[in-house]
Amino acid sequence: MSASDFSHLSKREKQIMDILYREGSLSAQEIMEKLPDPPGYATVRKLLGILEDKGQVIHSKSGRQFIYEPRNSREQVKGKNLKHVLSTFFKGSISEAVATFLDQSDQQISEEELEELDALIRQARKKK
Amino acid sequence: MSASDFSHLSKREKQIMDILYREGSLSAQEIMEKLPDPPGYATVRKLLGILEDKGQVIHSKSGRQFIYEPRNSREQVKGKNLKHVLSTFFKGSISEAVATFLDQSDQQISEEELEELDALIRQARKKK
DNA sequence: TTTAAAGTGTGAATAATTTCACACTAAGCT
DNA sequence: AGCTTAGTGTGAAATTATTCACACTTTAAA
Repeated sequence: MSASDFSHLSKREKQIMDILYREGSLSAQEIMEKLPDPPGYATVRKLLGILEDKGQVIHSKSGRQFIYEPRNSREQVKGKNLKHVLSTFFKGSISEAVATFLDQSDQQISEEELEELDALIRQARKKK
Repeated sequence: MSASDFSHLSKREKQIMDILYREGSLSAQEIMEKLPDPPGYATVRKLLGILEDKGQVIHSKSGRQFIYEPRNSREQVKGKNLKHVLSTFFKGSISEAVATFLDQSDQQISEEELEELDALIRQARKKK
């Protein structure tokens, strides 16, 4: 069971890890505020202690408070998480996911994003 | 709390929903076999009953056994799940996700997929 | 129409998670 | 140094999730 496999984390633990991956590094106070149905402060800290024991998060000190962040960086785990969603909801196909994204974007996608996608495709073709 | 918000499901419940979304419809027996650290058959059925009570799954009869499937189709929930991963690990950017996919694909991406992506981009540009 | 086989449904025990009160500690102020 | 404030760490209670034994039901075959 690798450290970047989250399927064994509890509901709350998973919620906290998602917040940390989204935001980077946060204090217990900030994490608490972002949690759905926020529990008390002591609860959040207990959970962070558990996650630290499990090797999922680390902390550093900033003044008198602890700042938490994921032990495995977003860079290290993003691929695995993307693959999980692709295989669960898109038969593993990235183009189906892009189609859904374009379809459901409320506002238009930016020209920069399109440019970037275009460049990625050209590059992938060159590699073949 | 909408029916397609999974953040309130327990670990096992989430594992089962992922299997159902990946596979479509399955018997309790088949679900059990695909579960990590498979519990007993009675346990899987209990969980399916709970998920049914929560409105997450429905069943139909096939001979003497029940076939389960998600109440909200994959089509209905795939967008939300994609967005969740994009926002958690890719700053919401689809092109960053595509870049990661291309980067981490062990084998080369197929020409069909590239073709498809290309077509999607052209179409999105036309719409602008 | 009896019996066997293959299911389903549920109560209750166990295990895990979640919660927080409260004791403790370190930093900053006077 | 003493006091106050803002944090941290942990034990134990409460809640929730997980497990399965077992009673029940339906189907199909003899």
